[in-house]
Amino acid sequence: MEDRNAAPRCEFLYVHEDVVEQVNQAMPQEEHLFDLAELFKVFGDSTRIRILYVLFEAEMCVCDIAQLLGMTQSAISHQLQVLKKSKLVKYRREGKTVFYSLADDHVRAILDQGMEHVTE
Amino acid sequence: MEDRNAAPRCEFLYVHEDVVEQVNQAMPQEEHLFDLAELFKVFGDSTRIRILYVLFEAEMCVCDIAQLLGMTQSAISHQLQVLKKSKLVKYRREGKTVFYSLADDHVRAILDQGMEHVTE
DNA sequence: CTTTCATATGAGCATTTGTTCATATATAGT
DNA sequence: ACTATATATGAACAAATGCTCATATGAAAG
Repeated sequence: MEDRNAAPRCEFLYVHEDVVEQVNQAMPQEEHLFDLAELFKVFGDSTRIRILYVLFEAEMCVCDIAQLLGMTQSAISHQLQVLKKSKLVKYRREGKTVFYSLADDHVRAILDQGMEHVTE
Repeated sequence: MEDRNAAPRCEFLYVHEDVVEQVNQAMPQEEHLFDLAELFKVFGDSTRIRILYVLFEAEMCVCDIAQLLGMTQSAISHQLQVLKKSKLVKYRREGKTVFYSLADDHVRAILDQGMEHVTE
């Protein structure tokens, strides 16, 4: 048995050299692929999705979001921190209250694109 | 202390009745929100993202994908089942080999939209 | 029918994740 | 300074996730 890479080795590659080349060329930077996965990971939770849909309608404080979604203030706050870290929402303080809103239109575009796939 | 819902209660709602109404109207069905989160969950892993980017270039068998990505056949196969379950890829058997390819163009549209956000 | 090769799959395990609970911080009012 | 209210945050715990390893399935060739 000869030495081998981490990858298994089938009898032969079905893809030709030029396809391998093509894939390697088209492949985005490893870092971008990682970031992209991280981004989608944030969208991959229904609590966060629901928060974003609420914020589509209006800027809102933590407590109001919690009431609208029937969840605890703590749970919502934790998730808002996740959304904040990913730059999907921004906030504005007014006295004791903190108002959250969508960071930009990309958020909506991404969700719409996904929703199209889901509802078709 | 009076009885209360699952949700906490702040002194008063900042949002007005009509905003609550507006949010409830605009809110997609609970089921769709759940499905949407499930969909993004699938995109939320860099191995699956990389598989999809490889399949953008050409239909490919499990073993070739594994070699291209430097991962085991088992790991790739498991993830392909996840992608298959979500209808993001389809497959075609040819003898012992199984070729996978993208199920439709939505996949690309969703990834592109996300990539735009990441690379800007 | 047995062997071989490509793929699929179940169990096990370490890691990550989302929520709860308790508590800390920040701001305003008294 | 003390209290009350809105929000943030750390620890803990259960549930979900992604990989590995061993093994099963499926198809072609001998």
